[in-house]
Amino acid sequence: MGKKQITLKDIAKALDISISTVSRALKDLPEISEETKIKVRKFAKEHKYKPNVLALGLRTNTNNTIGIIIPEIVHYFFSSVLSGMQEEAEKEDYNIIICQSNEDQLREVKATQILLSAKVCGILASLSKTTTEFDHFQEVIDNDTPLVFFDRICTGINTDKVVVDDYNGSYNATEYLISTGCKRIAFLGAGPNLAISNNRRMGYEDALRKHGMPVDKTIMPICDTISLAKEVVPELLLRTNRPDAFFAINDEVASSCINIIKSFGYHVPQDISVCGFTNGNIAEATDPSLTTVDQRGHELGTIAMELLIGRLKGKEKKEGVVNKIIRTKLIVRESTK
Amino acid sequence: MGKKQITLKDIAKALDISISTVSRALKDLPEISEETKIKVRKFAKEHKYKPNVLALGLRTNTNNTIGIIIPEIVHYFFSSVLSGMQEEAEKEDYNIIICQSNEDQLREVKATQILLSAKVCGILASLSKTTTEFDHFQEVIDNDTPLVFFDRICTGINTDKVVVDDYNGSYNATEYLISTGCKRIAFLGAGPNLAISNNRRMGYEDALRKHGMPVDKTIMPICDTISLAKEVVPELLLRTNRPDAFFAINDEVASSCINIIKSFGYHVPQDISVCGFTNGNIAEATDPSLTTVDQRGHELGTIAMELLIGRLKGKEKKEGVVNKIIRTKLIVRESTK
DNA sequence: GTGAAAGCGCTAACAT
DNA sequence: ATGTTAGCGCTTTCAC
Repeated sequence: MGKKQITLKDIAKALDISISTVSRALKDLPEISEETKIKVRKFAKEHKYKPNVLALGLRTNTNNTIGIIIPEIVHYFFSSVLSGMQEEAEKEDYNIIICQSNEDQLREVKATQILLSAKVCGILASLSKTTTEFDHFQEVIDNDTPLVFFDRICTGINTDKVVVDDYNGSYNATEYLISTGCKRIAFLGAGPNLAISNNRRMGYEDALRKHGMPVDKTIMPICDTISLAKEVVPELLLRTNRPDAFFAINDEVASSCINIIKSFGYHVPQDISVCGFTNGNIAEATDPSLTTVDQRGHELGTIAMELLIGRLKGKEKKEGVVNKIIRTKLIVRESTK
Repeated sequence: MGKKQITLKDIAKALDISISTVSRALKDLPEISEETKIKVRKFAKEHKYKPNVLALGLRTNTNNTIGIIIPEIVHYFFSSVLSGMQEEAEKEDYNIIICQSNEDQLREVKATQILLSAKVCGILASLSKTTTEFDHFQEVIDNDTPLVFFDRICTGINTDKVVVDDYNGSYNATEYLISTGCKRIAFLGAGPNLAISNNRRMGYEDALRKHGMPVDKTIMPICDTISLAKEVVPELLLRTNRPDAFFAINDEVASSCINIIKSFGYHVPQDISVCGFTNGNIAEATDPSLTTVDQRGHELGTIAMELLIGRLKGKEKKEGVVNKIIRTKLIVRESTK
């Protein structure tokens, strides 16, 4: 009860042998006699000896901990990513320590400082929406700490990246909408700050072009939150030339969109189709259920972690920067024709 | 570029003074001359000196890290809790390291081992659904590591706990349904393993009794997943004496419930009311939007973390075990009359 | 087969 | 005002 953790020294004293012998015995080194090993192991087990990771870390100047910088934990996509990372890290016997930027550049900067001084062996990061300056990440690199960006990457920094294939996800979804007969597809996107938003827009535009359809900027408003949807979608529906499909940048906006469309007396999908992006828990709750692009967050998390740990293990062989792309998958439900 | 982190020794050598002087200068101790302080600070800043937390930890035998054991990160409620914990920890300059039990007792046990050997200064834990044996938590206590249970607590272990007020949340919601004229309220609950499930059932039953309504076990099936809802709800709707309200143990089931009811041609809430539990992102996506009990996960996380950090700081004064209860809040939307 | 000693980076008690 | 030393727990080189 209430005992302090036992150390090698304690074991050595109790058994009247030297600390180094205890250390070696516990590591099962061949030079130690079986007899000694047995008595050391027995004592250690009985007293629940646990190596002090702080001391170990001090010697090797590293702990087996990986830092994660994530914009917002409470987000289906990001929590899936986190979950994937956690599982993979655990499998490889790494711990994770998590910092949340809350979409704020200042907190993101602080997070890199925290992780660096926590001497993590590597960092996984996804940019906050407000980040426009990247010195803090360059500092991570300069500090010899391996860095992998995931999802919201920073192209200016020369390091590994894992992203969702937003372009193709968006392209395929748009093409699917076209194939079901939609002629005028609105794109509810996000601001130009994040690359993912632009990639999705480009996928959408290219799909339209490929099928000889006009790209009409007037039906491509910035609309990435439910409250924006409540302003923007009604306005679009009231136009004489209203859209016959909405492709939304996330499931929340898509679900809001469905409800607004219905409140105008239109039917989904007969009159107007709706497609989302994420495939979160919302997608099955809407009525009709939501056709959406699965972002595969869990897999992205796993792969980003794998990549980082790979770097840590084969630290010497410095192959060039790796860019991984996670294929998305269109999940067709009932909100599209 | 690629420089190893600089240490006190390096600074001392460069400035030709002793390590301890450097240490003291950086801590702004009064005994050091202003001149020395200035040159030390300048050098430290230029070379981005960061104290080595491993070394600090080794001396004090603690790092400022708190361990969290959580059943599943990808869960609106738990990710809210996590988010609250993270924020509070950051505010108090603690790091968090997270382990996921994935509802598996073995991984939960492993998590306690990991956290203990990581020498965390305290642990926040929520039980996995399958946990039936609690020695690993007793070991945490015996190890002198402060432990706070949150949400899914373990009554057998004598330590602090923070829970959601499931009983009253459920009682109030039921009473609200009654007040709107519902006469026959079905309760879609979970199995008896977790205390939270029983508390909610009791709140429901007591509200019925208080208002002189019968407690009918035939309309209280176990139904805590969408797939169960798809079996159970239709069956209830086909009875001659069908319920005129459903109170579901989580928002997912409630949303599924709404959709099934509508598919039977009934109107929500005119014919049948539906109430959920959580107030997650789903609640605004359903049509009609969902009346539900807000579990206040973020606040629960904040408070649990506060409690733990309080213990860490005032480590000496051993007041008795603290039990905190987070008040829930009924969020009335459109799925109830 | 085992022990002694140095050192990882830092702090604090004890010099001077 | 500054330096020296010991020690946190562990590994590892060097001795015996």
